[in-house]
Amino acid sequence: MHFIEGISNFEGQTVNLKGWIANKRSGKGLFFIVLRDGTGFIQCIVDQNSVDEATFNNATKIGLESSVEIEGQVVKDERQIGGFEIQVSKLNIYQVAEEYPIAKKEHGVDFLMDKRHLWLRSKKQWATMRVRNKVIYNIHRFFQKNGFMQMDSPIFTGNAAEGSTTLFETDFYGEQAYLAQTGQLYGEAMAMALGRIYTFGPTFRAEKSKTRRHLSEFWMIEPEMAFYDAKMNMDLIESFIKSVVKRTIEECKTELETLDRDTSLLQKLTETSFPRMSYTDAVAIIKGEKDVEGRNAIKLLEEDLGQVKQEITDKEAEIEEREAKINAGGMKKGEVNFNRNKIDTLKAEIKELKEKEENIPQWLESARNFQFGEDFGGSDETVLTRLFEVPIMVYNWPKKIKAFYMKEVDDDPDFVQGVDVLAPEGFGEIVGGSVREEDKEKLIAQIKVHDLPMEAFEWYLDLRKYGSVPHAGFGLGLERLICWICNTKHIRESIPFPRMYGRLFP
RNA sequence: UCCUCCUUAGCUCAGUUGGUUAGAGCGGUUGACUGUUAAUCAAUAGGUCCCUGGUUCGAGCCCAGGAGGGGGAGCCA
Repeated sequence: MHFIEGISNFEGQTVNLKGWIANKRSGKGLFFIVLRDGTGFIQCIVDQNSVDEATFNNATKIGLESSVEIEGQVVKDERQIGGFEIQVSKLNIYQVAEEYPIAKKEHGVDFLMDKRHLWLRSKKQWATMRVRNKVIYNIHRFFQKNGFMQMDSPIFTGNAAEGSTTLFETDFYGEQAYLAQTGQLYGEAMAMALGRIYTFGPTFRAEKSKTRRHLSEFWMIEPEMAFYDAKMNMDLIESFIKSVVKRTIEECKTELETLDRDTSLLQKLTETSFPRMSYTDAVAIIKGEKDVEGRNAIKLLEEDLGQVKQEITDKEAEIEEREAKINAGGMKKGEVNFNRNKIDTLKAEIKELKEKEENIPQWLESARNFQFGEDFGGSDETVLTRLFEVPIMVYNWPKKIKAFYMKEVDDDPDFVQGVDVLAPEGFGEIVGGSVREEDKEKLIAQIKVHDLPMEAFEWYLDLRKYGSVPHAGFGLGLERLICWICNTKHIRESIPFPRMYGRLFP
């Protein structure tokens, strides 16, 4: 048995492949079959003249996603994507699949989500899952190579760590328990035992968010480091993201090509320092009061709006032009179809642009009226990151909008040493981190201010009682990182079986 | 919880001012074609127009309520 990945090593030899029919076209006495085996895709030629009758009959019978065993010779062919194809000598059927529901055409989201178990076989989903695998591997690799210990935090938790509104409740032998929304507090305990650790596990949020960047169940990586300060924390985040992105784009060239991902900006960030700015400066930039290298966030967005409007006009004109051509007649059927498909694509693009056209004025409005001291909304992130091509780090946040465990800025107790990393290209927040408060009394005061149940934090306060040290850490959302690397618009495509508000099956 | 959009063939969508028998492409089936890249060409089958009620001589289209879904706000990774 051979695999499509690495088939180039077998040029001229006979190989045995097992897989599924991803596509099939026919000519007279000839079938073109695209076989997929999980490792890749390859075209296989069944020529009536060079196979036995049983094989040719089998080739006639099989439809999309039928499972087969193919024996044939590996032949170099520049026309093919992988550069090789298989001249089939034998084809055996495992099972003939009848009327596979996912056609070689575009489908709606709802339909595809209902068929998620099958959708995973499609090329782009396949590519995304392969990138996901590499991202996970490279995350472990980075930490393991740098002396971190992987530790698992519990999924059942007895008390709400940061307020209970966003937690899933469950029954734990008659006691009320919650599914963890973060493993951080446990991570801190483990850092005091092992120095530098990272958790890598599922996290649960019961927010009723129906947006393209939220899941109810997602995977989070949370490193925690004893004796780290704010700068060390930011340095680590930066080298971590650079390492994972660099290795992943190197190791997933085919997959990212399949996803039509332009990797030039990802390439660029691996050799550029991430801009770092305080919350105060970031607010000035969002409000248009401060320029970055001569560019103004508000003005830039206004220009974008003009451009969007122009694009809509252009695309509408193109649709009319194509429709006129079709209506004029005398066009071959293939050409008509081509034009109709183009029109469909254009319509979808216009829909998206119109959404943008509607949103930008709202974003501008909200950016201009931004109240200092508030948290960034999704649109504020977009306005800010529009000025940059690489991730940016925003540090020193207002104390009242951040979690109770964050440590104050030394000379300004209204601010805390938190840091958020915002990805470019509109992907928004992918990392949130901070230096943790190590002083027991200050921590107790903060628990009171946030109105949290003190008894739930007895064990946590012990960490500040027995050998408390400065320490810091951060949390990274795996799916958001994958979306950014793959340029995936909806987070539900970055995880095999997404769990989100309104979606529990399949 | 709020705002907004959508629901017509297996799938993606048209459907004019409310008017006779509901439209296309893809997919399926049958046939044609020796190199296709979502192949192409011909023929063919395929409908509870989301549900309930209302207005009307007449509703896919108008009105009310409901269900399901998309996008967004809040919240966040």
